[in-house]
Amino acid sequence: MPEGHTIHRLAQDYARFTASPPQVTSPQGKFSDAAALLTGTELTRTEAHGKHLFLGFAGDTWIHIHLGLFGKVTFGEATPDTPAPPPTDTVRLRLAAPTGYVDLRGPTTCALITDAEKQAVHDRLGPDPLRADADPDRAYGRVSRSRTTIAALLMDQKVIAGVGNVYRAEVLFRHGIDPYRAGKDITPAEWSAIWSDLVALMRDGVRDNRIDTVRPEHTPEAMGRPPRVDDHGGEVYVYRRTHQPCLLCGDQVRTAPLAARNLFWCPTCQKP
DNA sequence: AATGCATGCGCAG
DNA sequence: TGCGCCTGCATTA
Repeated sequence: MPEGHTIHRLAQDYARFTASPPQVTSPQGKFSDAAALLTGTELTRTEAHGKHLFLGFAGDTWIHIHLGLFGKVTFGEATPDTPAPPPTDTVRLRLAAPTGYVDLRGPTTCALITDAEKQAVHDRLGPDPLRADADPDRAYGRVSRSRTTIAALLMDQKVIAGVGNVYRAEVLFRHGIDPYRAGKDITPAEWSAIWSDLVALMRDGVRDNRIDTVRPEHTPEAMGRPPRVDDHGGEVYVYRRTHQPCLLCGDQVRTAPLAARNLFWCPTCQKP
């Protein structure tokens, strides 16, 4: 579920609870003390950096949320006649207002932090293509000095924040870059193209709440092929399309493990 | 019922 | 590099 676009979208969507102090609970229990402390406190702002979500409450207190691989957030409506359904017992955090509620389950992180602790999180993250303060040159400084593969660097949140396994695979495909090339062999022009493409793709991701990377001229309809069903919910070139024909050249999409994740690429379109 | 897998990450060694 | 952690869903038996 969660790459940076998801988290930025959540930051937007959680903002609906800034209208009046929400009721804060932790049905699952692991966040109960903090929840009790926060109930009645105004949610003043929400923010995302990479895959980290920050809910800012009055008094310089933040809830720091990281979804990890399994974390999920679900929003629901409520009215006086149809109140929010009782949370299931895996809900780590529920914010509830008269008009709706939001449930968080399965996060790797859900913790109360101070301004200083929040700043420490920002400090250890690289630039985020979805943030206005992002400096792509800072990321390139690390990429261009590294012997690590570009595929691994794109997933390193200290280098660039918010890219996950889908955007990683897709942006490399879109630029015809072999995932195993070393960072130091990525040219400034290539990095510039990758960065601006990520900005555009991830903004689309925030807007649509899903990852679509296939250019209009390459959709199955445009290419006269039968429509595809991608079970992750978006249109992509290579992600999880192992052994299927590449949409552009017809060669077989490949998969290999890289740093405990599956890497996907087309060996013909992304030659060494 | 059991197993495997997933858009993540931090830690030990 | 491998392991554990958080959960839900699809697949296998």
